[in-house]
Amino acid sequence: MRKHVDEELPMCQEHEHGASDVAIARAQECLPSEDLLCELSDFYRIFADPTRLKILFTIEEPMCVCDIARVLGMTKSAVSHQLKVLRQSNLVRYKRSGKNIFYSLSDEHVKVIIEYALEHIKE
Amino acid sequence: MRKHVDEELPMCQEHEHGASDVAIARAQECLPSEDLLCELSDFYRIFADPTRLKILFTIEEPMCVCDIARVLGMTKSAVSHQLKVLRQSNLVRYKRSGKNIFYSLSDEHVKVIIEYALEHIKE
DNA sequence: CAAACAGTTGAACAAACGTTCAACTATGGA
DNA sequence: TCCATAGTTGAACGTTTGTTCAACTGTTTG
Repeated sequence: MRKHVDEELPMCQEHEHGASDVAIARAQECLPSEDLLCELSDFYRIFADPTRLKILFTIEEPMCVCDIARVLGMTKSAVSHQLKVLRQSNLVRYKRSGKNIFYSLSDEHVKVIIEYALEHIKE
Repeated sequence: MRKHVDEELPMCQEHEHGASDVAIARAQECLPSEDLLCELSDFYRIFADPTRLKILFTIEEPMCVCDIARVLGMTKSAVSHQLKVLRQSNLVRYKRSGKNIFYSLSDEHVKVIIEYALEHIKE
């Protein structure tokens, strides 16, 4: 069942019906772990919604939920639900001041990631 | 209805019930356009799935669909559906060679984006 | 041409997602 | 204390998403 394996063989060749079992196993080992890949996709998923992106751009200037909702033309509830997602991902800080709670970006890192992708899109 | 507006007032103050209409309007103008924000979130959404990430990592070495499916332990159909998404986003190239179609990353840019996020996660 | 294999596609299905609605907590002013 | 406002939360709802299945196209080989 197991075929002879040439060490330097490319993955897939015309004269075979696919790569050897050993080559496949080696490719599997090169993959990042399932856990890391899920963390990574979870991370990207946060930025995969226009509302959350709007919120992140809006709170470059710290702002309360009420005003974020006004800027975005959305209900406070909808905004709050998305802020919860951003909070759980440690992308935003918040600080109560009287009746208001002011949200802001948790660090500059977030800005950099967004700006970088903006550059990529504009090409 | 409209309040007096102090030019240098921060967004939201304790003695008011929120920012002025003018301040809100200004914040709205600072936001990237709806179209751009949707492009941006669409872009992130592509990376927001573990299967697509696995495919991208796997085809750092060009590989045919059959072998990608073996590496990931998935059906050719499932892989093909995700390859379609990656194709439509111009993230992958493909080239027929006999019965096989070899997929590879369309440019180095993609690698950079992924590696960058990997760094971010590991912190 | 027919058989075998590589790959794609559309419909169906379940799971995940984002918004709405209503009910709730919490703070400040009267 | 009572009321108004700020914000959060959970359930419900419709939409989107990823995988499966079956049918399909396309290429090579006999």
